[in-house]
Amino acid sequence: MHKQEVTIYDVAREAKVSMATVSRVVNGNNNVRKETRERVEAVIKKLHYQPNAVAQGLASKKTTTVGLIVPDLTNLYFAELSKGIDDIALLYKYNIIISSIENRLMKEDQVIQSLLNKQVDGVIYMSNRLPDEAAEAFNRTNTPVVLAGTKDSRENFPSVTIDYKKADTEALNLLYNDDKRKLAIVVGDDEAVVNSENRIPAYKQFIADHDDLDQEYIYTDVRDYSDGYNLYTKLQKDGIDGVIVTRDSVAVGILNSAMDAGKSVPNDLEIVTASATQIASVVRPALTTIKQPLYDMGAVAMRMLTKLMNNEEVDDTHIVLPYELVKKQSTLNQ
Amino acid sequence: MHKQEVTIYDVAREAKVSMATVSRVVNGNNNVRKETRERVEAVIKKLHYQPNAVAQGLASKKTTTVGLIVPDLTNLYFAELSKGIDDIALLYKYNIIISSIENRLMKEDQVIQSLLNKQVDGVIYMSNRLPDEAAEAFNRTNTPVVLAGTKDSRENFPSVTIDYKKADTEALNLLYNDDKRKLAIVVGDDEAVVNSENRIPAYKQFIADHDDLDQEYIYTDVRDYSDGYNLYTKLQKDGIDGVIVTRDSVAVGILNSAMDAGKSVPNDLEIVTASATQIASVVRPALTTIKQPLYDMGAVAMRMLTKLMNNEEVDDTHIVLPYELVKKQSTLNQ
DNA sequence: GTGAAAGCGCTAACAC
DNA sequence: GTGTTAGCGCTTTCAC
Repeated sequence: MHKQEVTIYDVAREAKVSMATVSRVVNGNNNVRKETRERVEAVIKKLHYQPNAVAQGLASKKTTTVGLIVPDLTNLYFAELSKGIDDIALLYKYNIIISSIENRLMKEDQVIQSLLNKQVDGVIYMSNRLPDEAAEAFNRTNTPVVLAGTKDSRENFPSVTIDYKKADTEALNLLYNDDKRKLAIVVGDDEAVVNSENRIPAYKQFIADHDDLDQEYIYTDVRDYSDGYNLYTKLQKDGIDGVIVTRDSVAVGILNSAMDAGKSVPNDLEIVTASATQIASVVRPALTTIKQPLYDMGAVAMRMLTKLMNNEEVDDTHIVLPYELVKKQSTLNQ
Repeated sequence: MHKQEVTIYDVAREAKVSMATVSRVVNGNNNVRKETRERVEAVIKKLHYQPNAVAQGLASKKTTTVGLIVPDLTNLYFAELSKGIDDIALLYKYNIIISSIENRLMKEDQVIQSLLNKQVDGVIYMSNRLPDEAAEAFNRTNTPVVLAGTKDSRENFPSVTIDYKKADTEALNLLYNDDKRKLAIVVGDDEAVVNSENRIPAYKQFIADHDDLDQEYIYTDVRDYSDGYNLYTKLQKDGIDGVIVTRDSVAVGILNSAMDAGKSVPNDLEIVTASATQIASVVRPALTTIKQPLYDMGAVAMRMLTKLMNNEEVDDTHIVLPYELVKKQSTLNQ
């Protein structure tokens, strides 16, 4: 913080009105005579008065700040969600406090508590798991929370997602129609609700539904580019010829590893990835993707949060946005 | 904001001490008898008391919050800088308010003013330009500012950078030694100080220093992947055989465009890019890069900011970190 | 070692 | 339409 030069009191004195009137002018309250308003505005300009948002926050119990909880800033998936959030936040004049939680310095619930202590008006939660302690902390304070691109198992919290089951099934169908019969799924965190209750069940169902697919190949804990790169050996050993990957960087790792091994993508191995961030489209062959509307998901989540913060009615608290299966060069697309 | 359940006053009453004593306990002040401290701590735990950071901020004039000003969250260059900042901020228990400014909804100085009104204790500025109005706003409030990965022309503000001139010269030398004689530089914003006063002058100097290089090829306003992709036609027409590119996504665009045109990188065209984000390393051929220590730059900038916010002495306010020229497949490296 | 009290800068009744 | 006043929840002198 710094020297507070000009306060509302200075403006009031200079404009020969009370603090209340200055406050009204600052907050656009109509109960001010035009003439008075203009006089106050002139003084504000003259004195370079800027309201102290901390004092406003304490007095009004609104900070016009929302918290963002995100695993990793450098993951484009979250960055693109965040961009959608940020734009809508700006539109509604909210600031954003961002907290990344994949850092082991502080436990997640401590990070959340610190955010809550700052009296944020609401939170957007993007991590793929929502621990019980986190849920409790949110409930204890009545701070509205919206999940963006993730779900909690009991659907207690509002969320903005896509239909992961449908998307994965469609992707698996694409592989199947290309005559691939050793289909695998590669996920990062198999305890994330999106995976454990959506993607993986959809995969299992697909295997069960097809007589000529008899074995499940589920690879978990594959989290980044090099994990993906290293996984390829195993995929090859298992004879996998078609794979859906939940993270773009992992998919690119598998792709590069296959290429480096002299294999052909898509002939030897078809790959579908599930985020459609920039990295998936600039590699060659470009990756076929389940294109999630990440920017929109963030924007819609933030818009919903603004309503919740204003105690407005929200008709649908579990919004499912459309995805698109974009066929590129990592699948045959017969 | 939300219902404030438990205040410092509740704790004081329950523990039969004054608010002052509770405050001392909360803030780790030693002037409390051990017995009293333990009693207060027990009550705090029992009541789930959490201090209201807004009230603390108003009373203490410190918010333990820093502002981050960044052009675009989805640009990995800024994301990696931010990650370094975030980790150090967490270490020193600062929260981060992030403001992206490439959005046209609000003018940059309005965004900055809104950040300043929130009484942030300091700011890290990452945009490649620092407009005068922004500089004035910072100076008016005495809020410390550190520039990360960017510079202002008068070096009025502390900064953490690399030696861009040296790096570019080294990169140009690499191209030159591979017998390339039509060397170009591609930048995004030619009015950014890093470009206008470092990279471009270094390039011009290099051309001037070599008799067999007679013409300057400076391409400006090339900002993203598709700009890069489209630029290639022009590079080809101009007969360029070696290029340094300041943005990774642009470099990848040029690369893919060249490959799609059936050209060979590095034989027909050598490319050096200047950020070394993930995107530069996963494309094939992998790009030779001026590897900037982005994470470290962010971390060092944040560390410096903590000192400035504590009015500690900072011996060197213009830190230059080492870069590394990493030779990959987009150059011949003879 | 502990408490009383002022005040941080603002909002929001309420009164006029 | 405008002013008065009582807080918001905390920190911080200053006494004792």
